[in-house]
Amino acid sequence: MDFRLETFLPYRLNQAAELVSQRFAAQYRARYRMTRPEWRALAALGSYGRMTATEIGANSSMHKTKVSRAVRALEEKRWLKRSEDAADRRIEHLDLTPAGRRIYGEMIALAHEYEQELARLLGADGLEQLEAGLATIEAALAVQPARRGPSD
Amino acid sequence: MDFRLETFLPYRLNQAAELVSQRFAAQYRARYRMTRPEWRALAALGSYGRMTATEIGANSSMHKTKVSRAVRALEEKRWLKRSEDAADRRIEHLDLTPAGRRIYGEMIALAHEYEQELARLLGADGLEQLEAGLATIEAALAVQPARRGPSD
DNA sequence: GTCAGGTGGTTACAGATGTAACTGTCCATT
DNA sequence: AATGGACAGTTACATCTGTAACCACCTGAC
Repeated sequence: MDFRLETFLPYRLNQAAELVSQRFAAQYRARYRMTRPEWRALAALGSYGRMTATEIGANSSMHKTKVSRAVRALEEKRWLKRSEDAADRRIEHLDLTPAGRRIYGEMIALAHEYEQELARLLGADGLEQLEAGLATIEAALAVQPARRGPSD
Repeated sequence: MDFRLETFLPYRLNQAAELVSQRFAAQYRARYRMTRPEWRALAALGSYGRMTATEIGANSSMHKTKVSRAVRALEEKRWLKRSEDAADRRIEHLDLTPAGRRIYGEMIALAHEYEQELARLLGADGLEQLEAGLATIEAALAVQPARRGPSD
């Protein structure tokens, strides 16, 4: 019976992620009334330019319904606009409006500041080691292609 | 404009936490129809014995409504029972039933296996470095005591 | 051409969550 | 004894989320 939740890696990772995210989220929630899915979609569009909803989902690991709702919210804020694809009418291309790009610029400035604060906290080595750990996890546990066996 | 969500620490931490948690959560969801708050409450009670709902919340960083609901769910599963405090009738003491302890035992076996799997994945050094990073984050960002100034 | 199956995206629904308000209880002050 | 916080725990409500079903459209096999 030597188990302690406080030392269980999944729990600790969640705690750390919560702590780190919440503090940043507090900024965009308060300043721009943005949710996390909206921030992620904005960030994706801001850094890559025109994308489709599916691409945003792939880039920021969001479920397609989350993307759909985030896109609508950003559209209502007039921070992005949709345009139809000439060749395939299922597809919508999404672009930030000038207002959206302005917010994006402000947000990445905040993001950089925050990253620097975290870097100071962790130290250069600490940050590097933490990121190495995260990379290992990502590589090892990332969504594996579906197993196909004789039975399906 | 050199910002990429994929390299933003809060995002990466969330991703890693999701990956690591989901895989473990899949087990208790499938085997025992347990939610994460229920698993956390079970784990707290299993490792510390009799606790109150407030103590569970403090130990496992859960909002009191989450604890309240998890406790009810575990009670309905007959894995815990409540008993009133003789001296203070606001308080409920919570104990696992024998059935609850059995499930707890099975769960910590799974937890240990999973920890070992993660340890193999990360290597002894990697694990240590990752945990050091998490500890720094916890220490630096943990809920600070409320600031008290002249104005409040 | 047509039709089956797949894809991009939305939505109805059910479950999970946090905020705020609530109940019941305790305790310190009077 | 009475009363005004403070605290343990629950609940109503609004919001967010994922699942599954759905629509519109595309494509390849025939």
